[in-house]
Amino acid sequence: MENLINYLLQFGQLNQYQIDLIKSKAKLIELKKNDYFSEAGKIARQVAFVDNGILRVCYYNNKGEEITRYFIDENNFAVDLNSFTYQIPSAEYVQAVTDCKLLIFSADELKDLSTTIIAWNGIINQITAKSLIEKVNRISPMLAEDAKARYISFLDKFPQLANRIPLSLLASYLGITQSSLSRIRKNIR
Amino acid sequence: MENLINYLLQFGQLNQYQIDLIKSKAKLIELKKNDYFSEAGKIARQVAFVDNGILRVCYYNNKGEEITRYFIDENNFAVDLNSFTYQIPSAEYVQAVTDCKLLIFSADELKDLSTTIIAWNGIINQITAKSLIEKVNRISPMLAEDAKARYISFLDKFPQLANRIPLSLLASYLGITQSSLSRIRKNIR
DNA sequence: GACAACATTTGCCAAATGGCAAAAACTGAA
DNA sequence: TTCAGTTTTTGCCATTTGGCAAATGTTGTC
Repeated sequence: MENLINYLLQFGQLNQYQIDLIKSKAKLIELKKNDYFSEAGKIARQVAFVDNGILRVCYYNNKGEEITRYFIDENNFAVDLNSFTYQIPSAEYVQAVTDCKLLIFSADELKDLSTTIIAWNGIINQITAKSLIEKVNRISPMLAEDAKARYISFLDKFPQLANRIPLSLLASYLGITQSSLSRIRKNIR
Repeated sequence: MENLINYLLQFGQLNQYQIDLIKSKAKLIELKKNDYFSEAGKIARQVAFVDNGILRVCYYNNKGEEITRYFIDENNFAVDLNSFTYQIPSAEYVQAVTDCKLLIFSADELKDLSTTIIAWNGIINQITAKSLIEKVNRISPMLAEDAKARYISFLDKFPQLANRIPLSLLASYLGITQSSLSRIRKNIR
């Protein structure tokens, strides 16, 4: 739980009562590698804080290829925001890349927190904004780079992730085939 | 002003007093094509609602190439969120692609609105979330597509934009050279 | 250790894209 | 209309990447 509370405290102040309230709502679940946290076609009913492990968000494009949108590692929130916000069926999967420990909250519990804790909406605002900034800053420059540069940028930004993620998933995140990534790797050594 | 109010009303209820308050804070400015709304190196002090025209967000990568991150057209908010949120120097430019009419708000004015209008933070939350969803959904699939498919997707999603944007900017948005985009165009006809 | 299941690397060739420079088309002002 | 400045198209060739299939390497289980 400490990771979660420390994470939240980055974005606003919380007193002990509020911290205890948050802790009382969080529920710890464990996922095995390849388990799904949420699935396409279903409505996302929960938000997860990644206490340990790596998740990925992925979907199938119109050619039937599986595309990894992004990875979510320790000390970040994971949610299919589109499905969760509008309570519509999800278009993507959230899957465990490694075994994971997650702290989960339902929509109702979050609603309780937002009405009880005055700073809550502001905190969530900041987390959403930070996520928006990070994702756009990370994904958008990739378009202008060739595959090799994308891979190097990834290594640079997430040195600890590359070893924990299978090549195939990393390739689909980078937008190239597994073979190409393998060649790029060789080329760099 | 009506565009702005209608836009906000999508995300939450506002009474007449609140609407008048919002109107009283908004300031209309006009930009000529190629003018900057905000510039790299400076701190973004304002948020703009695009009443008319097209803006783009762009930056220079480490090779000195100018990259268009995305376009912002009528009835959307434009802001360098990273700079505005944290009051740090911006890493990107927000520039008028066509002549524009913008309604602008300062950070102080927004703060006033958030303390006076109870639903404000919730509305902003939803707008930020929507923006996050849209940008990630739009940019991330582009990586897995080849340039031709990216161009077709763009035409499909923004049929009205393609004609109003110079080829060079569209190419840098799509992550390809101007020559390649020109060839793709010919190829499609 | 042996085996099956899975992950990664490689070879081959075709297709896509970039880099550069010149030509052609378009635009706006005098 | 003309001309200069800008934007778009084209040609040529090198490089990157994809598609496919086979080979090699790795991991966990019995």
